[in-house]
Amino acid sequence: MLPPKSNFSEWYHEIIQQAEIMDIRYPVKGLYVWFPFGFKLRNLIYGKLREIMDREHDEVYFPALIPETELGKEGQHIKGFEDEVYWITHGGLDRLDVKLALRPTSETAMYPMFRLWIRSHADLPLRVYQIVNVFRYETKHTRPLIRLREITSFKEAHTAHRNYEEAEENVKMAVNAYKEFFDSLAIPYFVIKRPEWDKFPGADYTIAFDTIMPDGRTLQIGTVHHLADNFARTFDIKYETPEGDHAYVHQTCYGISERCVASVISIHGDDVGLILPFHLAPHQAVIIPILYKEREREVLELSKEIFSRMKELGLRVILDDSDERPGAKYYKWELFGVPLRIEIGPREAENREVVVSFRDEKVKRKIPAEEITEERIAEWADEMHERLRRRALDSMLEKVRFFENLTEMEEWMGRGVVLFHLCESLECGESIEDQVKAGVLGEVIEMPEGIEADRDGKCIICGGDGKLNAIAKSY
RNA sequence: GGGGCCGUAGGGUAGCCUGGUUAUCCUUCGGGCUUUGGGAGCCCGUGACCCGAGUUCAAAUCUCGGCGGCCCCA
Repeated sequence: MLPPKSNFSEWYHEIIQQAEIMDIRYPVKGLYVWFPFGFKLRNLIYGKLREIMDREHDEVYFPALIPETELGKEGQHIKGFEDEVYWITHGGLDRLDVKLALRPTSETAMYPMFRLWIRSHADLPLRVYQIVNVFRYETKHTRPLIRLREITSFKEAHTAHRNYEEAEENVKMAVNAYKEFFDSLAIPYFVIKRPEWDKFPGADYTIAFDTIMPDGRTLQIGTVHHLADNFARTFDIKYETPEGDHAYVHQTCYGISERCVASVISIHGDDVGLILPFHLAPHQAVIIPILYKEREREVLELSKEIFSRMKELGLRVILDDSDERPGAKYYKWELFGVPLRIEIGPREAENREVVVSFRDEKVKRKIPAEEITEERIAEWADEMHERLRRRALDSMLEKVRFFENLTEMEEWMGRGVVLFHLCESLECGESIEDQVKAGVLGEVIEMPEGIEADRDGKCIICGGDGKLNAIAKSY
């Protein structure tokens, strides 16, 4: 039994363990162990991400250790990370001459090498990505998948281009790639340009994907940064132009972490457990034979027949013929988010029928056994995906409000995302954050269908020209 | 950075204040009987006082230190 999802904090804490996502008993704060089931889910989700990235990027691997001399080169960058870097100071008993940082992100590991790799305009654009662990010494409350000291699954992409505009084109491409990824998870999101004071350290600007958790707090699930030539100047990354001149590259980088797994768990799950989109589920279907004494043979025969047929179709299916009673099995597989359940009892076996039901619905349907076909299952998967998308979107829309009035806004704050108009000044930004005790997410670039709010309006603080902004309490 | 709380089977807990029999209960796990269309029942069994030092005839219980976890405030 899980606590009700309305008590989100407890629910999350419990489902992570009960659904065998992570073992949180590892004896170091902020580090957790992936269970086999959780890791399968992670791999299926990251398989989709890889598929998308592989179209335009090459996968690489860079070392996890970065010398202090490189990490510290870019002034803004190191300022943003210095208080959360883990340092290796010793090799055995000897103190190291140059301390080594456990990468908090890999710009400073990669860019010295980019300098060697990039010689001419023909080497551009350069697009690579890696999926690695990164370390950040978090001092606040750590949570599995959400706030970690070791992020185990950081997909970071890094690119280099001939100029600012081509890098900007790549930013748009990356945003589209991330949209496709989150759409495939049926996770709704805002695309938001972070305010100046909250952009990635060293970036020209930062675009983020934010979703809303069931308790109304937002979760940043992806970021895309335009680095302009800031790092290129620091790391001296130049190329020879067709005209024979030398110019700095313009770069971008963008990342997604296992927070995407947290969003799938949190946004789709219910009081009973996980609800997983069909193509992401480690177990896509479970067959449960209803065994009565003396009538077991025919039931098991049909069950095994359907099981092998589905296996041959390449589906991840299990036949649960364990000793537990059917009811207990239903609850068990619902906890693990199995999208499709097939029950076969004596009544079905007699007529070559099966009872099918879907994890997100309360209905059972009896159909002929012959209807379990590749086409039909694909159809069911698509329908379920659409239901999950719709349900997630609806519950997100309930957590978004537009306000023009500060007092009303303050009153409502904490229940989700507030949209309002804000100018670009730091003073107005700080003022609103102080007054409603939440963080400005930035200028809304794209929002889920069904929200109405004007792009332009008067700044809620100073009355000057403002843009549509979002503010919320965040994870 | 400041303050507070807590470490007892795989998980959750009682006992600690007031030291003393075989450390409580639920759950999980293993075995058996029985049952099976939404978390069945009965029987048997496995399994724990975070680590170290001290006080004491005697420490889960008191003291000190370490390690680990949680919460609040800035």
